[in-house]
Amino acid sequence: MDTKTKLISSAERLFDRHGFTATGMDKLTQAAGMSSRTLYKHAGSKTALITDVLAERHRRFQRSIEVDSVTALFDALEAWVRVEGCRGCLFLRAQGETGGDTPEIADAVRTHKAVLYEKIQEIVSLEAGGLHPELAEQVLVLYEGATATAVYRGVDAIVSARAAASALIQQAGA
Amino acid sequence: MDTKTKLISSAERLFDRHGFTATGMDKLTQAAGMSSRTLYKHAGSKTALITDVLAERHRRFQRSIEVDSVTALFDALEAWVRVEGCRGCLFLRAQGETGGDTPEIADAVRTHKAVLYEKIQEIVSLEAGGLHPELAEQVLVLYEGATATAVYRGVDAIVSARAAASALIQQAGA
DNA sequence: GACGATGTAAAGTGATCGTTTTACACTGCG
DNA sequence: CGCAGTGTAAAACGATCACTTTACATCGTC
Repeated sequence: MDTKTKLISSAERLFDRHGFTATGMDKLTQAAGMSSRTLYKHAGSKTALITDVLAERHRRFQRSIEVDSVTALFDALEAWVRVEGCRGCLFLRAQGETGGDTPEIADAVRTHKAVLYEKIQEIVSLEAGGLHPELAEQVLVLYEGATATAVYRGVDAIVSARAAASALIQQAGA
Repeated sequence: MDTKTKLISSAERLFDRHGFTATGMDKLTQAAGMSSRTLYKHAGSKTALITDVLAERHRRFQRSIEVDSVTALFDALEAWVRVEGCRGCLFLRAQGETGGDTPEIADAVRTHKAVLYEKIQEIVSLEAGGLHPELAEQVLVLYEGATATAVYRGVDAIVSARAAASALIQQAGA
């Protein structure tokens, strides 16, 4: 694994487990197994490192939601949580920690959420036939809710969300 | 307004807008309009101040959800967001920033979420007649989802969540 | 065999962190 | 009058923050 990949993946782990602000550069260098000089050569700054981490996570997330049904969407979320754990949406957490004051981070969050919402719109229109703006937003809310609730209720929250989404889709189809 | 009340309410504002870790004691003393000595006499420590803020917020939240229908629950959320803004659940944000490593904070979050869940169970059993564990969890997920989604989609997310919750309740009743 | 690129270890930058301390002023009560 | 209680301003605490610098080792390549 090359230097930058190792840096980003170990940084993602630390940010996710302990928060962005609370994670210092010394912990990051130590976890990445490199000197701080090398870290700064690759990352530039802490903000840039956070941005890189979010961009990489977004790519991985986008790959994980390449599905074509609402049920599969929540299956994918369940699989994600089983592998990566559930500490809430890392993008919203980054937004919350910075208060939206860091433009690069705010942009990363905006992009990520836009992609998520468009994907859900696509799936919903596929399943319910045509555009259903309110139904799509309901599924989005269930998706965000499953992610948030799983923090303290575990995978059960995702199971409930999937059932609710299915029921709403079915109801709209009838 | 007495000293401690002013301290807690100004601290809540800063924590909510800029995050817990990113908000330093100097900003807190300045916002509270008091010396750091007075602040420490009343708060004890930053962690204790965070705990106090969460406890006070929980009391205010609990008062705001004294309702007896699912629709009214989401109406209350909408009213809350219109007054206080939508930057996500402050308890989950505190949990995320500390990684669950601060027991006092983790306890405050646990308590808050337990109260929320029990309230929803009570409302759902009132509306759907008897215990509906999965339906209650679905409403909880919609509630958390509305809170989270409102961060980037505003009040619309809450409107959608309320409609979805109503539909699920009605469907269960039939 | 010189060279640029890429890495290390470790000290040092000034700023800011949470917290404590020193020294002093005002107030209400016995 | 005296004194405890409550407040202020401001300096100082060591630790840690993000970040830079100095000095040196190890490469593959022309």
